[in-house]
Amino acid sequence: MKDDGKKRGRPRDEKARARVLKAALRIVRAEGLGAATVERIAHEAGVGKQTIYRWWPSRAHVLLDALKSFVEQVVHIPDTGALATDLLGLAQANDKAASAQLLPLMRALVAEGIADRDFMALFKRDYLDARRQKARLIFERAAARGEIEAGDIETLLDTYYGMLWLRILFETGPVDHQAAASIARAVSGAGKALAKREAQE
Amino acid sequence: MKDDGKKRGRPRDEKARARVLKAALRIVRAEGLGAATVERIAHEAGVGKQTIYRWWPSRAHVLLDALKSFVEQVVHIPDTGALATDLLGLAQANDKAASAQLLPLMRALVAEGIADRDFMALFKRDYLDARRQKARLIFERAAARGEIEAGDIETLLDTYYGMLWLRILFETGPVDHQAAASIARAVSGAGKALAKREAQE
DNA sequence: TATTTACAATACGATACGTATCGTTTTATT
DNA sequence: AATAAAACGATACGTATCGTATTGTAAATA
Repeated sequence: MKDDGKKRGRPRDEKARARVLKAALRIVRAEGLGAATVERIAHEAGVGKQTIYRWWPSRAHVLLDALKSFVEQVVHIPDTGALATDLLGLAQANDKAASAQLLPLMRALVAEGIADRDFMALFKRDYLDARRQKARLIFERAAARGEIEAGDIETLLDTYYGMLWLRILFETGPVDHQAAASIARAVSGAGKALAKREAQE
Repeated sequence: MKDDGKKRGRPRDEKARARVLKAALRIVRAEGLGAATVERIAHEAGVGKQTIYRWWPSRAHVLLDALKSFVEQVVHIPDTGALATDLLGLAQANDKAASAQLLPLMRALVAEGIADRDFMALFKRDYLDARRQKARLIFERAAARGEIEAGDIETLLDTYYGMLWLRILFETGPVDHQAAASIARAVSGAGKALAKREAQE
């Protein structure tokens, strides 16, 4: 995987890469998807347009890269010993993303995915599924403790992310601590109900 | 509301309006958002481009109009006397929308809304909230029967539409009878849990 | 008949994507 | 030291699409 700098020509300028991601993030956060044209990003990053297209296949890929590099530093999976409080911690991490004004970026990626099916597949694999996989740990631990049925995990994940994305995309409610608590309550409540129902059958 | 044809000049051609909506629907369903350019819609409808912009402010409004005119004819709110079966009926209505290949159109409207905040507000008001208002009746009847707490209704609606839109946008699962049953189970399960939790406090 | 409005067709300006090219700079190889 | 390879910033270019403006014709009222 490492290549020891053995390649022939001039090496990639990592500073330029960082400036591009930073500029993309800043513009989308401040002015929304519409303002984040490739030329604008290139200009504000002090970079030629071709340098962007040399390393990313499309504008959408730049934005996805920007989101990933930001979120991976910020959001962590809690382990408090109980499902309800774990969920609260997870939802508060999303609250943090909202405070950092990442919501416009996440909406932008969905829009790109709708316009381009291949990109949607990448977005799902590289972002949605990656996040979901981490959140799944919370439910697996809860199942191991007997708080929920292991068979209900995917449904509970759907419930959790469903409520979250409804807020992100349609602004049907805030994405803040209070929403986090509300989502956590609903999901851990649903978990208990599903476990009970299956026990009765 | 009726105007008796009292206006001066040539009257609007209602046939042309219908052809535009039909063409928009057909193209988005068959080839997705990208193919549904205004010029393509105009051409396939046998209509001048300006005739579209005379009656709709933007392409997005044409698509919204097309979706509304279709869905209002097709989706109805069931009343079976029990929450679980009502939800199943509602979700099967969405299944029907999916079979009619309306999912690409719904995705397209979300993408338009992300790119244009004013349009998102219109989409929410004219479509999302209108649908939600109708679905709310199901939960209000269930609350009146004592199946759930009235205070949980909004959370349950969030759960329902959250799971549904997750499937529509991200194709995380099919939008079919089986998904309908799964969503109905999860939501009516969550309803029981929320009612129980509140009774304990 | 004159006026008003809608119609289809189509030219137009603006914007943004993604590609191609130019001369320059940085690195490894010879 | 000289050469080849690859990335760099800058920028011109071709294509696509949006939404507007214009033109000549058709359908209605006054």
